[in-house]
Amino acid sequence: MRYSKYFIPTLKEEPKEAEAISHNLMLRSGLIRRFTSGVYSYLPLGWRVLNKIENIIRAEMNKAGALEVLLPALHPSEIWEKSGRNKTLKEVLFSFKSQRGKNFVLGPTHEEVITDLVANNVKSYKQLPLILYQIQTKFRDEPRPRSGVLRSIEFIMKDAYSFDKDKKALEKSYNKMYDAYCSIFRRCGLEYKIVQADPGAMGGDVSHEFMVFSNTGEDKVVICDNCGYAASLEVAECVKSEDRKPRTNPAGATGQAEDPEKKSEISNEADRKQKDLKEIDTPGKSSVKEVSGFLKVEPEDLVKTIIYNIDNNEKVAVLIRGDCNISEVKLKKALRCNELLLADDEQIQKVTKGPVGFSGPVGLKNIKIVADYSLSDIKNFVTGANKKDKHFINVNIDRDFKVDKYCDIREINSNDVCPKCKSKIKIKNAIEIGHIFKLGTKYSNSFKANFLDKDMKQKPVIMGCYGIGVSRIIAAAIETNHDENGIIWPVNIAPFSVIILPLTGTDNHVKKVSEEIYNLFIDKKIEVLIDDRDERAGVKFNDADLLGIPYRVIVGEKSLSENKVELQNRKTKDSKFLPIEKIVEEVFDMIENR
RNA sequence: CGGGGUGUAGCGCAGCUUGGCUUAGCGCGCAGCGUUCGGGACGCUGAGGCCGCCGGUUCAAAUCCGGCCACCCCGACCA
Repeated sequence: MRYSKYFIPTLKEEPKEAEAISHNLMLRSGLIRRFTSGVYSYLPLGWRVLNKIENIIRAEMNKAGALEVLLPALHPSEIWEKSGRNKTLKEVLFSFKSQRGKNFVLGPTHEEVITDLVANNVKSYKQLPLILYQIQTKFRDEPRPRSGVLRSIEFIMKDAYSFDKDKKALEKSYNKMYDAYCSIFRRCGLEYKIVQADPGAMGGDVSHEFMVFSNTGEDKVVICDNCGYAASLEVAECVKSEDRKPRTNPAGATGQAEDPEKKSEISNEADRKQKDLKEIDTPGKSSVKEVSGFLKVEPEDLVKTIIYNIDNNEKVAVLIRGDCNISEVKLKKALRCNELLLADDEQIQKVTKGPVGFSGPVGLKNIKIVADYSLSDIKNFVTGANKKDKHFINVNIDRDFKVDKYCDIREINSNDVCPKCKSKIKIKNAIEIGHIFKLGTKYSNSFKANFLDKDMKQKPVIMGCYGIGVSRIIAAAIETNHDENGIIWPVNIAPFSVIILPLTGTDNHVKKVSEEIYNLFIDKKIEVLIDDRDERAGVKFNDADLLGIPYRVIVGEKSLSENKVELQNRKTKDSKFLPIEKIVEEVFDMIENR
């Protein structure tokens, strides 16, 4: 391809709309342009990268035995009502009424569509296993699109669905996809980590996320360098009270944890003494920060009481230490409920008979009280008194109120230890580039996707689903492969493998030789871009750095006088001077043997 | 949805406080001519603007007031 005939609108200056590095570089190197918030156009160069990635995905999917299809993006609302996800995904569903009054949604994912297809066309165990996939545009009305293509409301996704006759077979399909995903991301040149994850609204009970570490990533991942444990923040298990700083009593303790053994002795002793429950004034102080500041105690001396609304409008009071956060994912699992919503102000007042902001467990009636494990052994803590501007101090479980159930419901934090090996954990930001789920029968049940098994019995197909954010791979690749001058593409997903920079000036010979080399690359089927623009060397070098094409052939008068041209590696910046007739071969070898 | 910020040429910005010295400017980019040519050259000439939109105040609005819209960032949310 000739630069002069191509469309690569590079930007010299930083686009102010882009904060994230990948977003910035994608705009500057002319890969994408924003159309409206969360919606992007792919320009020729970006489109090439997208195609490279899609082809890798296709190759690996096909190799794993998956079959490519193309499903509609426009769905009648009924199928979403059928699965019930018109409710669970309400927030992100683009839904609208057509001119003729028919209700539609734009597909955010395709479990419904594919299950409907399979329900109508797969009737026998002989047709299983079956894995179908597509690469297609998805629409999700995200509350806040950000960071360019990392979170957009229209984006390209590869989604695959497996259908099996039983759990054992699902296991097989799942592993096939798991392995295919590993190959795909490896071939895309990404360093990824597989973590345990929450299936969320997708359903099912097992899921793994494929993550690429990057500060720009919106997801948090817990990792243990010692044993390799990795989980998304929201599902990571907490070790019972390992991290808790030993405390004496709420008032006055400033507890710097020095010697853990000594401390725990003190705390054990202190814990035996329960002080008298006392109601005190906390005028206008309701948040943990305000109350702990006012009473001069630490946040961990407080217990927050949070009222949730679960299935069938049942209310639950959830207790958590003041310095911790509830993981709603873990809570949902612990309560075994489908719906979990924070109670609104009115409901809180009804349940606690007190104002919002001063809720506490003492005196609560007709409500289940669930507490995090971290509360199982603390004494003399502070809670709301269910009265305006009042808190209790020296509250103690069993004496002052009863806990119906203890469970692990708090979000892990950086003071915690690894649930597997008890080493220090790390919490890192990451970009989710893939997510795979064992769905089970959630959708086959709603869509009656049954088959006749060998034993003459009708059975629901067992499903799995597997997603890759194709556009996200680009962003993740750039986030992890760039320098101050621009992108450094992994060879397999680079828009071109090699760029030729003829430093022409007035020299026609340079031009002629460059053209010869260009044609040699084309003959060898190596994707080549020649910068045939009438620009000075500096401009060409800088644009080449920005575009990040892995190999660069520089044709200049100086080296040409020795019958040589320069071959430079974008990543290592290593340069070597080679005879013209060797150059194509050399690049070919590097691409093939990388 | 809450908080913060921005909107002036393709991109980056100044001008706005104190309305008129602006025929709306600067840098980059873009077009033409000439010189230059291994890390973002230089000279000359030139094209390009509903100053986000609507309304108000005023003799006069990019500038003051009101409303709206769009975009970005933080939070909430998130498959």
